[in-house]
Amino acid sequence: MAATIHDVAKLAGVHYSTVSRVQNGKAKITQETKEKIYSAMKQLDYHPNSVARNLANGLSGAIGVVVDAKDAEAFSNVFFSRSLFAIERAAQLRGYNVIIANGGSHSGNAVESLVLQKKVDGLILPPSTAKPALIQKIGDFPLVILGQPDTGRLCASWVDNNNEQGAELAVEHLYLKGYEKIAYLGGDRKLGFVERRIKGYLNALRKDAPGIIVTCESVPEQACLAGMSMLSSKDAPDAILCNDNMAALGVIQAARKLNIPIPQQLGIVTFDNYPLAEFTDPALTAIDIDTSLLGEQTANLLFQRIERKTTNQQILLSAVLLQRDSSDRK
Amino acid sequence: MAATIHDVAKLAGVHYSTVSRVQNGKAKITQETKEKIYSAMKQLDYHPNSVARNLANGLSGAIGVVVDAKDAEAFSNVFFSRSLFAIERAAQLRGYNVIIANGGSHSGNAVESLVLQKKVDGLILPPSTAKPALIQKIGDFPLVILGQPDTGRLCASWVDNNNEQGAELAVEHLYLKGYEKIAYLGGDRKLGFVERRIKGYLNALRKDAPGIIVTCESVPEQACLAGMSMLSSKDAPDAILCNDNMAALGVIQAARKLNIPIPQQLGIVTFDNYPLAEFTDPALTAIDIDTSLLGEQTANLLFQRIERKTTNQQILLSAVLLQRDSSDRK
DNA sequence: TTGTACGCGTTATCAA
DNA sequence: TTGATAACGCGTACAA
Repeated sequence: MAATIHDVAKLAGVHYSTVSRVQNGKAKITQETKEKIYSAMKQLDYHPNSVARNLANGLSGAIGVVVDAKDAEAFSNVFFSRSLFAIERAAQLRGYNVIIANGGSHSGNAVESLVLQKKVDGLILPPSTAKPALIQKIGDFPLVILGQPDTGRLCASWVDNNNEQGAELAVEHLYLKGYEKIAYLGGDRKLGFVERRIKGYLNALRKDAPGIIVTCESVPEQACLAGMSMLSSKDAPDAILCNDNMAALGVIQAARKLNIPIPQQLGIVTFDNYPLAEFTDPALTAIDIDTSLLGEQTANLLFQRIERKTTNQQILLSAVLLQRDSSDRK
Repeated sequence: MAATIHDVAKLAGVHYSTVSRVQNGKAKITQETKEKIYSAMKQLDYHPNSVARNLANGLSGAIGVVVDAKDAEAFSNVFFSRSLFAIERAAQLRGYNVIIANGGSHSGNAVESLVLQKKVDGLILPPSTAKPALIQKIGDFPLVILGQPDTGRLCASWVDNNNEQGAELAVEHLYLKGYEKIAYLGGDRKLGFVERRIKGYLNALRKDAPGIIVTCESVPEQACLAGMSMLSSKDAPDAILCNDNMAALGVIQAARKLNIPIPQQLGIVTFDNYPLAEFTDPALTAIDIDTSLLGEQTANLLFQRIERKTTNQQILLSAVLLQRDSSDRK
């Protein structure tokens, strides 16, 4: 059996409440008794029982990170993992543990019980599970959404990368490289972040330029079809901004089939920088986001809310452009 | 403030210990009082405080999943995420929470304190952090290693995919497709799983066939160089089994530079089936493992150890071959 | 079948 | 500065 605070007290010849005070640091203790206690703790290899500690001060010492079951698949992983690791690091720094929970079909249940059973002091949710109903149900429980919610602004804190600015960055880059007719391919406009990207794309287009926007399912086959019809039309674009890596892959395939050289006759920039992106042929210029920073900021925002009951905040992180071959026309 | 067991008892007009019994199910309670209590619980929206419950019965209700900081990078993510989600699902089914912990530089500290502070009832570790020192330190604490340990067999449970069998599968497939001179490319033989793959490769080679084994750093550039020298040598192979997707990418590049058509003159099979693998040109035949099952089995093994103190077990999961274009010689 | 009383390991509020 | 004592919310022998 592990040593408890009582064992330490006995060995040090003091009352256990004194040991508790030394633990928590705040109170004033004689150097002498302090040392007696520390030595006793070392001797017994004492470690405070966090469960008891949490019960006593009404906390759980953990935050919950909810994953959407859908995100568990394929590429979304990468995005999620990176953020998750950053969240874990930030949490560890603050002495919190990170509990992950699947927000899938039983979402409501799992997430709610995490809160109601006091297993976590705060929650990080993806937009997909941050439904108004849930948010209302758990009241003013500390909560940060990892991603900009689709529906309105909600009454919540969130952190997201700046999709609008990212798209502008991409378009400006393509103009700079001498491309003149820029199209947007991929994505589902029902999704908030897609719509924001398209907005940025339109913002950055030259005044006289017509927007060419084609959406499609996020698989290379569909993007290839869409790309081929786009590229073989009368007024084909000479550059395409792709909504994701899958779309970009499809466009590369389409260009190959039509014998359009990249980047000479067609420039490509893609959102997202999955490991895939730098190993395609040609390597894809990508709009990248600092997922690590994203996770860190999200966690920090949450800890602020937990510890100081701050007001809601929304944070947008700027995207950067990783220039690679697919848009590198000399 | 949330309702406690006392509130429920008061409302139901019984003693709170009776409420506790109803919670835990085992004891015999009159249908009548049972209903009174249930209705009171509903009325107050009562949820037992898990922290208090854990303190009372000496458990934490959580398992820890340790991540190696190195694995947080790049491709390893995908492997890890998939397993993690499966672990989470299995845990949720059993009523456990999953706490993730970074086993990076401060590995010892973070992981140890998870155990010593009784934050978890069991631990899942990657081989890299399952050092004998740590294992000894935490004694017979329930522990499962997610991957076959490199050093000896250790005194621990572990779950891994069968790398040896996977390599055999790959070689047999290539022979079946009519390839005759099969080489192995990539990986670091200091790593246990690489050595096991190579062992399987050698096992499955025909008796008269010489083993051609070239190791290299796990990046396409290096693999490309290694592949080019291999493919332009006197007795070049007509098929290559790659240790990972990066190696396979390098080989594809090498073949392209040397104008060797795939799969006509060169067959490729790769270990690992990252999202990348099916989108290369040509699509890569891959030795795949069921990461989801891997996670599930790992979790279940751990729960067995926690709940029934079973003896150590080692589980190997068979790999399967996903046939794609890179080895599909007609 | 139900009530009583104590313990789980801490923290926090009193006195001393 | 330190010691005593009461919570924290629940589980569980033991007794009724």
